[in-house]
Amino acid sequence: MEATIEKEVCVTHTKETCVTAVAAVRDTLYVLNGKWKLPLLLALANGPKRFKEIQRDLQEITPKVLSKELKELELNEFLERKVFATTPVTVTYELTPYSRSLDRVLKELREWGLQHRQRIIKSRKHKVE
Amino acid sequence: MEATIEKEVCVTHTKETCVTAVAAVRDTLYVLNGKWKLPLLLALANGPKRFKEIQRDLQEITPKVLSKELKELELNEFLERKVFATTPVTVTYELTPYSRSLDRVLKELREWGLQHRQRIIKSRKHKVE
DNA sequence: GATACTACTATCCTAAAGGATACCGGTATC
DNA sequence: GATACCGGTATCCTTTAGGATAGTAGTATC
Repeated sequence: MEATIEKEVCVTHTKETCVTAVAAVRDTLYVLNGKWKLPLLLALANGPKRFKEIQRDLQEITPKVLSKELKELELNEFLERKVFATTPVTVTYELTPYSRSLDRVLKELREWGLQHRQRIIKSRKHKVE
Repeated sequence: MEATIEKEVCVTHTKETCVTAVAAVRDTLYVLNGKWKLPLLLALANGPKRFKEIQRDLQEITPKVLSKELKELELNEFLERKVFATTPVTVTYELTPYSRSLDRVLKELREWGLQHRQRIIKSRKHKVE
């Protein structure tokens, strides 16, 4: 592994950059956090869906929680809520192009997670032997 | 932005790869999650420290929580606990080389977080106007 | 007129994370 | 002998995420 300039999250090691960096990392963790954020993003990956449709796809989610999670995702501009004046009204939720900016982050998270799981399984095995 | 093959976390869109991918992402989020994981990694970035030293650096952390967080970081192989038979005993906590594997992940998380904060601030402003 | 569907909201409850406070055994210092 | 430091543990409490359950307004369907 090459030597890098940064140590963990901080590019330079002044107090302010560290505080900012930690806050930034935490922001990202925060928008992805919770039991349903990832499943929700996935559920909408193939196109817009209605409230009940999502609820059926995710099966275990209650309407209260679904409503809350959708609002958070909307605030973060990951999805758009569209109301159609049909009778009765139709409401759809659709991922925004901006939601795709998460792809790189999610890729890193996925790869590290896969690698880590393998590593931990392996070292548990060695300790048992 | 170029078209990518993957949609969000899933490389291919079969049910299994998705479930695995979500689990992997969640694993990573999990090891970084909690109020003190990042500050702790940072506190140890400049070399090993003793229990009380860390507690002083992080100021607000209680010994119970610090103890628990250190154990979790140790289980994930991010740090090593070393006991020295001095009188009285000295215990140090030291980051492992493996902990540096987080650098890439943290870099992505930090950059996305910085960018996102700017974006959200900007769109709030536009809505007020 | 009764039932059912949509898109939710309201109320109550539980489990888990984390904090406050106190304490412990061992050692060193005054 | 009293006090203080180290590396924690034990007990209780609060806050928060999330679940269970019920209900709502509006419309359509039988």
